[in-house]
Amino acid sequence: MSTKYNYKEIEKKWRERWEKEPVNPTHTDKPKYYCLDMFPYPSGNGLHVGHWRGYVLSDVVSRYKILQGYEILHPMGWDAFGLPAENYAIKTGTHPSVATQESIANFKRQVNDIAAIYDWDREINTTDPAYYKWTQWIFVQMFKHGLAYEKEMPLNWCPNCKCVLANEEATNGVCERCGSQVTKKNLRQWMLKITHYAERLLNDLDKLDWPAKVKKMQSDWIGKSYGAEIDFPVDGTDKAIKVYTTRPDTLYGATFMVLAPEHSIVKEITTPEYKDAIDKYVFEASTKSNVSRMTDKEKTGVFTGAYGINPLNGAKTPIWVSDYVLADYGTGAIMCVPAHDDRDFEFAKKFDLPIIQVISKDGKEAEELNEAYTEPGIMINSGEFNGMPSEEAKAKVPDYMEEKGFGKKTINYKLRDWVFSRQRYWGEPIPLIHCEKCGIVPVPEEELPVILPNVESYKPTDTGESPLAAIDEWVNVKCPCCGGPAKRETNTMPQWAGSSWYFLRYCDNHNDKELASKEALKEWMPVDMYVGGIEHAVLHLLYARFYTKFLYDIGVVDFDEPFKKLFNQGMITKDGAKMSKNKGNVVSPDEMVDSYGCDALRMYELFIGPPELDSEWDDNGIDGVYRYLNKLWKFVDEYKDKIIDTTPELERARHKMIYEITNRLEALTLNTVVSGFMEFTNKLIAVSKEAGGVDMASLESLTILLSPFAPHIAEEIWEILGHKESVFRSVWPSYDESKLKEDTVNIAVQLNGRVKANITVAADADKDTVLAAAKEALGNKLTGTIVKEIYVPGRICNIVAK
RNA sequence: GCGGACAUGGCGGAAUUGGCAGACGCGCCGGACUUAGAAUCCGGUUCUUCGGAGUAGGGGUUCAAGUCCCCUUGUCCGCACCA
Repeated sequence: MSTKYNYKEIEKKWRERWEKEPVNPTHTDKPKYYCLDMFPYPSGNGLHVGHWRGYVLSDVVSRYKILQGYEILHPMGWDAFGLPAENYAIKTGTHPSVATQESIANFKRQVNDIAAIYDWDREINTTDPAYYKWTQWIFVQMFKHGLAYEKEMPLNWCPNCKCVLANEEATNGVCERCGSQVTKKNLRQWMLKITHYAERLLNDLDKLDWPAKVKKMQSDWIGKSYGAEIDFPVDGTDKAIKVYTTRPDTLYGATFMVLAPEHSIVKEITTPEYKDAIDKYVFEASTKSNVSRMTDKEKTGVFTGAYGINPLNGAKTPIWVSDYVLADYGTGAIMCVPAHDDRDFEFAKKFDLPIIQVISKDGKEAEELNEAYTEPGIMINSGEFNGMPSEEAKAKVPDYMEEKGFGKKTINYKLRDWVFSRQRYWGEPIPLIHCEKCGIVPVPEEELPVILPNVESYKPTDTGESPLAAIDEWVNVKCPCCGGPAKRETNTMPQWAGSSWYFLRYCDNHNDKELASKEALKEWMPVDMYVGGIEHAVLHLLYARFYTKFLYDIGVVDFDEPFKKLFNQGMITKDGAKMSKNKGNVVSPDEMVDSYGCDALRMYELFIGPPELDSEWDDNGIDGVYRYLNKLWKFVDEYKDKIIDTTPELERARHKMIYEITNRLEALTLNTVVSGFMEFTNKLIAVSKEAGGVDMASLESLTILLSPFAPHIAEEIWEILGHKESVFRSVWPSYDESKLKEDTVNIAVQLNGRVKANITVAADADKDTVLAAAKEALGNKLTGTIVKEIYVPGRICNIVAK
């Protein structure tokens, strides 16, 4: 009597069973494995099949580790501060926390459909005061250690979000969140000294098992460069301008200088004759948006009327102002060597400035340079350095300068400090108090958390003030230091604050004495496997590393990198585009689960393509894995009563299957694991048919191997095979190398590199035997004299004849 | 502009890392079952003038190249005047 594969019944049954008997027993003395998903922002739109991909992947890894004898930490939580809930509040008046709670409930229901083994007792929510108490506590520690400071400067301002953005949030001159063009606004904001950690953030990348691409992006973002700072005295004054250059070897070729429009010395050195032109240019530069400053490649600039003196040869170099020099990199001033720098060359051509060649490929000066020569070469026109290779001069010139006292070697980074305050409502209040007498005082730790108060209007203002500034009774407090009248800081933290340390909280989420106990952190951290999208390559992942290093330095944690291994799953696209409600190309997992079952959807999410690449959703694709599960079910149903002793054939097939599946799983090529299941199940069915039955070991091994992927059907089959305990109480099967070998092997016979025949020989046949058989197989195709004979055991043999 | 990744049937993709290209699946074609359809099962499916040709195009290294090297083209990603 055969039964049909009823996924609805099976999945319901096992979901209930797992409720009662968790698959992952906790508080054991097993070795620990921490497998973490990037926690989601619980949006009102819910999940689509793209979200599933990473969650299924991490769940497969977690279940695999359980079968390997680990106790795992596989938690889920909510990164719930953020603009959508706030914008919704502005529109409807609903408090963001209400909308957030609803979204979380919906998300959680959908996440549960994945059947991942999340431990909901460890659930966290960044908007929960019990959680953000510690987000604020970390900030207070940073403040106390001088890593948080206030600064007024031109900042990235998103006119749509009406708040400032960190550098990392404004790449390409557009807002990372909403895509609006970012403008500059001069504002006083809270900064975090992430640059203090630049060197360690760069060096420690070496320790990490992360995709090369992400490491490269972080290292480029940090942007370390070696160079020199050189003082150019301003002619006729006692002032000097410090420039930064990575090419000190070209110092003799410096024919002019350029200052950033924002450079403070501009006003001081500009001569009366040029004052109007400079004022106008500086003003225009200040109103120019990031974008136009970036896209207007045509060089602009104005002469200040002043000259600098090249400290090496005393040459007079006119000082210009141009917006192609950035105020916040290096010293905001450069020496210009048009002969050897593309930008300087362009500027010199446009404003007819002299060009002096100081490096040449062959040691001879070119008649005329049509473009800058930026390669290394031989020094010319450079006094005592003439004839020296420029790479050598790069080191010698700074040495000489240091000796003479007008310059020194130095290092620069592109990384900027982190603009940390936001002028919005739905974020953690920055726990500081401004007192006229005592200055800025942190909220005492025992008074944390500073609860986000209710406001009448959530609307952001255009002034750069948070809506919290309007609540007098909240803003006005007593100074914790002197007891006098004081005001609260009204800015909130960026959304990244809560996610920069959440992985620590999962280890000990109910702790109200510290962010997590030392023991819990020691037990679980660092994260063994971190799964998430690539979009956080330089945002969250850099911030989290920074936080971890800081907490390490103050002794809160005893590791300085949070994530040992990182895996970036690709996107799932539909019609070639990322799924979104606007485009109307969202595929809902709810419907898929309903028509094919959770197991089939889990397997298809992996089968769809290499997990690290983007893959296009194919509505028919899931049919393939669904048919596979049906086939497997039918096979078990038919053969469960035809159990026989194992045969050499069955045994070899089983070991091969375990070997292949295990290796592919270790390599995380999960698409090939799924195809492997299909391949080996087909093989097993064929062999069983031949043998008139199947051995128990084969069925059991297959079931265990499959269980991380399709846990429900695996449990059901495991039970059918006579087991009382969950399949996850069993052990990942092992293979025996010696059992993998076939008795005979098929060898392709090539003549001059082309396959001409196939022979079957004993697996351990020696070269001569195989070659003799090969020649026989070639027969009269083999003519001429044999010049070479190659035999690769078990694969191929090639006879080269002339 | 600079840097990086990639390019394999109608489609998604395999290929033990230099060793029989196209595994596995989708789709399609044919057959069985059926009054019929759906579902299911079985067979076929790179092209071909049946000699061969073939992994974007061209060259090279090698007994042997999808895989290594050089050039070209195309697609995607990152950075955006960082001196």
